[in-house]
Amino acid sequence: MQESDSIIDHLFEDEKLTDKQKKIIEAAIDSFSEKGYSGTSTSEIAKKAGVAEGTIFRHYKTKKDLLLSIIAPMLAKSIAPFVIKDLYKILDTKYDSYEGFLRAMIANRYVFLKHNLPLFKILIQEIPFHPELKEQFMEHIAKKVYTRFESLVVYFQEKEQIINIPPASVIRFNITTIMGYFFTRYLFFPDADWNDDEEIEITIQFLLHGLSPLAKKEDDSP
Amino acid sequence: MQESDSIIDHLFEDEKLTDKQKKIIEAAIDSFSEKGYSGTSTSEIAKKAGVAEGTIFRHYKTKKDLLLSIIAPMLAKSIAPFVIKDLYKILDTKYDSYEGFLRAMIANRYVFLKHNLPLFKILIQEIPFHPELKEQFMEHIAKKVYTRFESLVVYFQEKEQIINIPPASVIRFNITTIMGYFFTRYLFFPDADWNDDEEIEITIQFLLHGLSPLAKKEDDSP
Amino acid sequence: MQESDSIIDHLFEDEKLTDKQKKIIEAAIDSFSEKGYSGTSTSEIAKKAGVAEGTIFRHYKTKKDLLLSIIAPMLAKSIAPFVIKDLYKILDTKYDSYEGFLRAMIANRYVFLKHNLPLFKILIQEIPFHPELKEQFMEHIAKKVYTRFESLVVYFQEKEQIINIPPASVIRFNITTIMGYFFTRYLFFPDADWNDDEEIEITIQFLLHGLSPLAKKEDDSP
Amino acid sequence: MQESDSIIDHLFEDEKLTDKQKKIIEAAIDSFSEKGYSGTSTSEIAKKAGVAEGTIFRHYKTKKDLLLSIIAPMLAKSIAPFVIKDLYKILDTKYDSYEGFLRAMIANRYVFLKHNLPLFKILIQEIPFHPELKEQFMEHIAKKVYTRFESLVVYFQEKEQIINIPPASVIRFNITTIMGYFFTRYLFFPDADWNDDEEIEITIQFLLHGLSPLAKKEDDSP
DNA sequence: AATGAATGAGTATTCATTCAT
DNA sequence: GATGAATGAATACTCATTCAT
Repeated sequence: MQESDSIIDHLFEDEKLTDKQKKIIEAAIDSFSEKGYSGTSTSEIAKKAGVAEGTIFRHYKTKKDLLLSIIAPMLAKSIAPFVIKDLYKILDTKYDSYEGFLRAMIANRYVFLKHNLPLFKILIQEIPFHPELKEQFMEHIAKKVYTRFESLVVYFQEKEQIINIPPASVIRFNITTIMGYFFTRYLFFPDADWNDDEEIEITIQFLLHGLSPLAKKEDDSP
Repeated sequence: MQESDSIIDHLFEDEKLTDKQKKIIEAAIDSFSEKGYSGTSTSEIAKKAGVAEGTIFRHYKTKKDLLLSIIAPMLAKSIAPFVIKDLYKILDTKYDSYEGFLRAMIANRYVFLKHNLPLFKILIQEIPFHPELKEQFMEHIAKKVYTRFESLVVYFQEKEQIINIPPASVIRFNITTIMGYFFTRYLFFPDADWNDDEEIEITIQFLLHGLSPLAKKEDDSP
Repeated sequence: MQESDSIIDHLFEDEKLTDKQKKIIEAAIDSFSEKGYSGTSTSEIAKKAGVAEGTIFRHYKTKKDLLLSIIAPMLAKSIAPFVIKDLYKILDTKYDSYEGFLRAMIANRYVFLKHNLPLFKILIQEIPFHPELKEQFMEHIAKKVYTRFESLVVYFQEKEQIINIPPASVIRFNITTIMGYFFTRYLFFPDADWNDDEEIEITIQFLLHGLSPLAKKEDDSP
Repeated sequence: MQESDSIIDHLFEDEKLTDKQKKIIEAAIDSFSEKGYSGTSTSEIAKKAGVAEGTIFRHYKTKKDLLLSIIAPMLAKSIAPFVIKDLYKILDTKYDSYEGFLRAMIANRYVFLKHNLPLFKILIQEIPFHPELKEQFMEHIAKKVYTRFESLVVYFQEKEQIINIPPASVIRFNITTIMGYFFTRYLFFPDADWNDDEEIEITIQFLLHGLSPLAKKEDDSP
């Protein structure tokens, strides 16, 4: 929460926000992530932001508007690395091993999520209750990200670097394993002692072995 | 939701519930899982349950009481198989391979979660907003389940059936991979075409290879 | 409140009360006197009395019924000594001085009020809000008591024992002075150190001198 | 009640009240004095004041807040003449007889109470149910007023104008006699025919004779 | 742009009362 | 007679939103 400023400056860099607007968004992120959208009142946000109640509604027509205007840039930035050339770089030049790609992606998303934790919490907590959010999420993440990811998986499957199972399953294992670490690390046990480097290394090894084609062969031929 | 009756009959079998009380709980589960605790009004629950609003408060002092009295048995039943002899069976007789244990546990929990989906949704959605819930969850799941699971992991590590990494990480991989399937299957894409048997088989293979000590050896000795 | 039992046994001696009924009345007196009629809920009374909520309404059609059935005997007993022969005794034989009468009356009413303090509190607190109560009070106290009292005052005025001002004023001075002591003693400063005998003596002297015809004369003829 | 406006303007002159706020206070005084605090609903006050129910809670956080904010200035103004120099005037210059003081004080408080009757009713009716009120009352009235009054009584006792009994008793006689008149006059029998001047004169005479030191002597010497 | 008073529908909860057992 | 589940109207209070300033 102390990093709210930077989050906002980063996530909302394109939009011109007045001082009060920034404070409203900060306060909203803070409260939404802590008590949920329904559990947070606009008056509470106003008080925390140090503005009059009416001011919120001058900038955001409704409370829901405020929520969406907070989540939208988060969604956009989430998929950023997948829609721009970064991914091509991975494919074309930099990393010609699946391991290389994995390490690059984890490093990249790890930093992003770490810096947008409260926003991320809001996103995953509110998605179930707001169909528009779910739709946007599906369209952006599920479609755009998935498509890129799929071709990438097929590419490495053809190079026989990963096992030959449905790409959807491969993607699922990747995401649940990586996000699983992230949830465990930051949402469930944020206060435990964590050796991030080691843990990430173990996680990468687990993924690589789990998806290794050799492993599969061994299992098949007695 | 159509199975609410059976859920209730099953989860609340010990308690003597009046007819109206059952209806209240059904309605509450339905609404809470759909719109969240904060987003659900007691008047809505009353209407859906076909009772007067006052009736709710005759049985549950507060709205939060209602929530807790719904989740408590869910938590208890969640850990049931881990605290009773079932686990010993797994260790002692039935399954002397990690694969055997894995298959048994997935089958068991899969059925349970499938039958308590709405309740499960409520649990994971509300935990972040209710410290008491988190505490109960930690105490029941994290402590009791984790302890059993850990000794089990060590046991199979000693039998050299799984890789020699911190048991906590092994447990994490198991849970995130299995739950990851469950979330994807029932919460994110419940409408997709799923071949459960195949998907579970793939998932088990992924886990086994990811945790296999052979894989590790191969990796270590070129 | 500890004396509730005795109050009830005494005030409600004529009526046949079941055990539960007694407990209801005790609880009602306790709560009404402490929090007022409006501020007391029937469920609270039921709980305090250790009976089911419905039981109250089996004996008293409404909550107000309960209030009235509590105050009615109090009102009746309040005027008892004024409507029976007691007063004639005072006039005829026992006390042929106003002082004698005063001492007798104070002693008599002092004991009565002291033993019915909670009931008395209820009476004076609720009268302003219940026209029926006010009516009953007027009819019983104001009419019956006043009439007796007036003839008594006139009697002593004729005997030149008290000053010759409107009897209504004489009665007012008597009542406000005596009740004034009682309020100060039991309602305002019940925890102070009180020497009742001395205080009552001073009060009687004050009344006697204030109403003395000599005093008046002295004051008139220098 | 018809004078509510003037009461408010007078009692709340220091505070800046919006139009609606004034109406809320008027309505609250009206209802509280008529049906008691517990017996009055906020919706009733809102309706009577011609404002939305929410408006009440914008200005007063709770219903009790409204009550206290009504009574506080009443308490303050009640003791006003006792804490400022007025009293010294009485002692120093104007009145060097107890009778003079008595007449001045009665005249002064008579006007005040007459103009604040509903507020006064609320005060005495609600004090028994609200410990904070009792505390405030004790602190303001019982302490400040009493202290001034006591030194005054001692002063006149030394001048041998009033009888030599405990000052507390003298004060009690004064207050109960004067308030007794006020209660009888305005609360119990407001509809009777009252000759205020005459009645007050009789009351003053009663007090003076009752407290006269001569009377005492007569009584002492056979 | 910003305020904050005002709103009225809505909130969780309490109430006196009823009624089948 | 006694119970306690059930009621629905009422309660104190909150909410998102509007609007005149």
